[in-house]
Amino acid sequence: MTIYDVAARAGVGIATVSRALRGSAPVADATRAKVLAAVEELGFRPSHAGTSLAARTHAANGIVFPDLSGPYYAEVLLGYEETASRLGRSVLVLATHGRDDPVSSVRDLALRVDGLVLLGRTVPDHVIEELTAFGLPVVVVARPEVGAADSVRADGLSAARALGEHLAGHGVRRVAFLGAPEESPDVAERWRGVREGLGKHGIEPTVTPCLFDEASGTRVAAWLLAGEERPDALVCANDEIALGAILAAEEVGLRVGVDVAITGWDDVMAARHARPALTTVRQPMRTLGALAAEVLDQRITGHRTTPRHESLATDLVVRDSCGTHP
Amino acid sequence: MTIYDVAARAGVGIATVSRALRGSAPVADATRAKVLAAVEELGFRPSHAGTSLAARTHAANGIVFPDLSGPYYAEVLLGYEETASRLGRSVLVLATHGRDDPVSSVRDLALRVDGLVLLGRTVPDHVIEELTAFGLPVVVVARPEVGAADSVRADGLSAARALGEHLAGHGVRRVAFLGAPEESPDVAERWRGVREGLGKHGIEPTVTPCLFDEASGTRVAAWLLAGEERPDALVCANDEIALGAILAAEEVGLRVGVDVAITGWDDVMAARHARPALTTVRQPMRTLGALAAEVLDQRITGHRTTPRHESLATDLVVRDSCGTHP
DNA sequence: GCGTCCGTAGGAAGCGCTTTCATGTGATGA
DNA sequence: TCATCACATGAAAGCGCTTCCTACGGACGC
Repeated sequence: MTIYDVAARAGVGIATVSRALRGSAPVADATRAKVLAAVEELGFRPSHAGTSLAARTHAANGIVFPDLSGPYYAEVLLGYEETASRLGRSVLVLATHGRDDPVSSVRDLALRVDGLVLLGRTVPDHVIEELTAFGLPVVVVARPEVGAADSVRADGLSAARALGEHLAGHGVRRVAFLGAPEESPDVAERWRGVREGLGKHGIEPTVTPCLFDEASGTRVAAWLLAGEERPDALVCANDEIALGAILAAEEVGLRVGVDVAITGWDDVMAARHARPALTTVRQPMRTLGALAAEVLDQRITGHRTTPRHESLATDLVVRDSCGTHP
Repeated sequence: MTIYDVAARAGVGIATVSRALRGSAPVADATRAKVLAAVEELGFRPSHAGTSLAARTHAANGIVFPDLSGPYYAEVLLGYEETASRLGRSVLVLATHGRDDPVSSVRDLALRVDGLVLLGRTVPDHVIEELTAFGLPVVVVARPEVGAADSVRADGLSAARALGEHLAGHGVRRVAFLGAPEESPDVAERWRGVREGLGKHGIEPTVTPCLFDEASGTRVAAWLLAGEERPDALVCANDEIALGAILAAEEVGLRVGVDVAITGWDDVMAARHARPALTTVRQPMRTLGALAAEVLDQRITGHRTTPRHESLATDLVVRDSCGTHP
């Protein structure tokens, strides 16, 4: 079932079929009708490979995740896919996590898409520069601007400041930040904001390195809470750490929200259902994905040639784990 | 940068370059070395469209989700992507949720992949039959067997029976099942198993229709718990409903696990962190995805031509929401 | 020493589409 | 009435690759 069959059936040339189908050049109404009728009868759908080869386009976008675990990424993907497909593009996903050669995988992916979205620290900067230099539109999400690539991120600074101030209002004195600010600019920003917010009230928080999963949260929190100078607030770099910390606090018999305040970041589903419910910061995940797709599309279609850098607001979500509210 | 450039550089014909690169026919060692050197120097990577057109293959798999929300699907996708890429295939995702014409989207997708995985009720049976009749390998996940398609699912029957018996052991008498068994065979299976498990102890549960989200869970549970014949156990078709039900119980001052038992299904992250922690059934999500990729691959490569139907075991995860354990 | 065969390599024909270029048609103006 | 032109259309040339078919040597057997 090729364009030749359709052409034969409609009694026209293949060029006319192509033109009638994609409207790239005027076709007489009667002819177009014949072509469309033939297409309908034969159930013709153009071969993607043929189109892609001749038109030098893929009608597909890629998106690269460090891993896909957790609700964070699923939401981003959902927003991305929805918008991309509305713009007529398929979506190819790639998770670099646990892959032996992420760079090569990304390069391969780059060959079959018209543009690429990269989340976080999936590949080194020089690879991104290589891709953009090659002419491939690239959007980075949750990662600092790099080269000619566009960028989309959630601005955590003001929410982090608000969180710091809010905690100060609860009367906390010894605040520990759990996470690794040096590993990610986003986390560094959170740390900075919290520090500023607390600083206004004369409180100087400390950083305790912690991996971004629940088990690490439990381990590090347990260690902190058993120490000499027990913190009265644990500000965690994400919700997983915070949920793990809540378990640790319960373990040693401390009341979360009373003896120790614990906060997270992301507002995953479990945050709302934890008891006490977790005070955290909500990120517009789905919007992040949708925006990335849009920004990318502008580049692909050539509607824009200068880099665009978007920053979305985040919201402090106050619940009970930071202390009781009247 | 095409195969012609490489051929010229290496001083051979393009056919030889192709053979050297894909090993489809013997090439003298010296020649192969020259070709590989040229490829290396020129940084040549074969055009995907060209390959795909000539070789009549896409080196890509599709996966179709009803939607991507929730940890369930993210995990499936993760397992799928990991295995598919290990098998040398890219992954195209499609979420039918909120789409005006899912069938057409799936048909489009079918044109650019070598095989397709369909999750749940994304498209009607006749579309699947059409696709398989067309010769496209299809695997359905969490959906009853259909036509010539392979299938992969989690077997919930024994876990559901175990759940029913466990609840009976807690001494519950009036059990309500929240969900819509008629809408999904998987849920029907859960209902059947629970009913059988309880039936052994002379308890006859009832079904209360409920959508599969948290808000519906809260609403339906609130209504049930305020009724005349207040149930002392709410068996929910998934964790979201159950988490919503916990909120409803708290709202009316009932102690979950004491005054009323509540159970879920899926073991999402929030289930573990809810208080009381949710008794639920764990599904091997990631394995489900990985298995689907494998089953699909066998068909694509032609290693198997008869349908394969896999069923994975699920585990009852007993926590506190069904009652206190010593 | 000559014919045969195998291993190797190149030419060329597609794969299904888009697009350029050339052509034919009827309508228009002089 | 004839040249001109806009419009519609078809033929054909790619797009970059795979693979069939053919051809060329050199090694082998007789």
